[in-house]
Amino acid sequence: MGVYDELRARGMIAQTTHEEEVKDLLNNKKCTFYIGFDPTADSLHVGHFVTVMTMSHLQRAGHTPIALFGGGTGKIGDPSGKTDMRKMMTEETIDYNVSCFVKQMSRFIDFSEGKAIMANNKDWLDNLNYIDFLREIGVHFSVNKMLAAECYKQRLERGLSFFELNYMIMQSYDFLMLSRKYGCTLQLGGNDQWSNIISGVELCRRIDKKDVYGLTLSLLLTPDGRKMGKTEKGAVWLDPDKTSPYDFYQYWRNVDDASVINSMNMLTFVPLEEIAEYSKLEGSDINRAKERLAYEVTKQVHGEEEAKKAESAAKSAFFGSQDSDDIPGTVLDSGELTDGGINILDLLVKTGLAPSKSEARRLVTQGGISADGEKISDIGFVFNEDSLKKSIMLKKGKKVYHKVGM
RNA sequence: GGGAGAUUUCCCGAGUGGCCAAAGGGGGCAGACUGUAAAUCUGUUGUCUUCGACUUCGGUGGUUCGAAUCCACCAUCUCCCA
Repeated sequence: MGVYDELRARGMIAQTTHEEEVKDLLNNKKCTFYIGFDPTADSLHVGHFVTVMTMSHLQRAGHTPIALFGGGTGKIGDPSGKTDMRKMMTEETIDYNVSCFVKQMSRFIDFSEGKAIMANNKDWLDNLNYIDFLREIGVHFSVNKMLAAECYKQRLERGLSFFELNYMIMQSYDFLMLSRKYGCTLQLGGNDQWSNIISGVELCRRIDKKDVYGLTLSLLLTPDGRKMGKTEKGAVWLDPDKTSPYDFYQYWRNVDDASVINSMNMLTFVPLEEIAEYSKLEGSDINRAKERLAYEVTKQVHGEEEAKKAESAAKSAFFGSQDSDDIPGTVLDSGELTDGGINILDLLVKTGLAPSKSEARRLVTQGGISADGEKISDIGFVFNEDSLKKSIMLKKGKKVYHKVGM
């Protein structure tokens, strides 16, 4: 099966500019393609992961990926699908974020021996001459057309600045530059990038008369249409310091039934035939698919060892001895005790299970806290030093475990 | 440049001098039911030394015994005219 067909079978392809040509290119030829990443934070998150997986699929099929980091475009911020303008970031922040992306990307894509390329669009965007740029590139853009783009709809109601309107032109120019520098013939991106991508394809075709193509990837959505990978606490990050492998594993272990197969298709290399088997599962058996999904995605992101640890930690927390070392925990020192012990409310705050003492009080009062399997309903409960030394397994609600020791 | 209006707790949105830590909804958290799922029902949702106190309604001052509510100035946004 060609790689295009595989991506299509996994439901990853949303739209293509030239279906037949792209199919032929990816299935039967070798090409250089690019995906852009704007450095909006100091780590990639789950939302980026579908595109990263696609790069990996294509690289395995012999194509050459270019990871383009938006050191230049990040200074503007993509208004597509947004309701408000992004906060402007300083140049230092952007450069720092780019360096974080670069580090993470190397885990997923093989950049050795020219098998993949990294680029930063600040290299050509930072020193543009305004007049020259307008004369060479600007003439090819129709404001009427841009304003009609679906991705600006919300912004036209609330206000779109000229500043941000230029984002699309910058991204189109990126494609032109990459096609000239590296012979890049295909741009990939999330489906929210469709407008920006077709505009880049058009620009290359107009100016250089080159046949280039665009392809967008399905966004990973929850059954009710929200982006996956967002929690109350924010995004699910790929950086282990921002989202621990255990929490990362738990996120996937807890996805809706309706999202399991889709996620497995888009985020893992589990073969299609196996996924087809999992899709036949019903009722509580679906948990087996979730375990596999969680394990595989964690393995992709954090490596096999971390995935195994997360898996066994989860199993022991939920079904067994509760003595795993890999459950998130806090180690206290004696200075944090008062009179040789610590109150349950203080402990909850200290471990981060509760953001404030009021919240901790509420949790205990409502019966949401237990320690070593015993429910604690007394807000005056004190853990003494001896029990802390043996380590205590706190449980908040049904599935948040936290180990405390000294 | 001129005129009209807006800014409320995580979000939407009520509140127009004391009964306001502030209605209602969404979201979150917890309890019940379950499969570490969904749906449903219940409770809860500013902080703290919790039968009480303290901080919050864009910002800064002012009027008042008392302000989210009135006044002045500033900031930001929306709309109408230029």
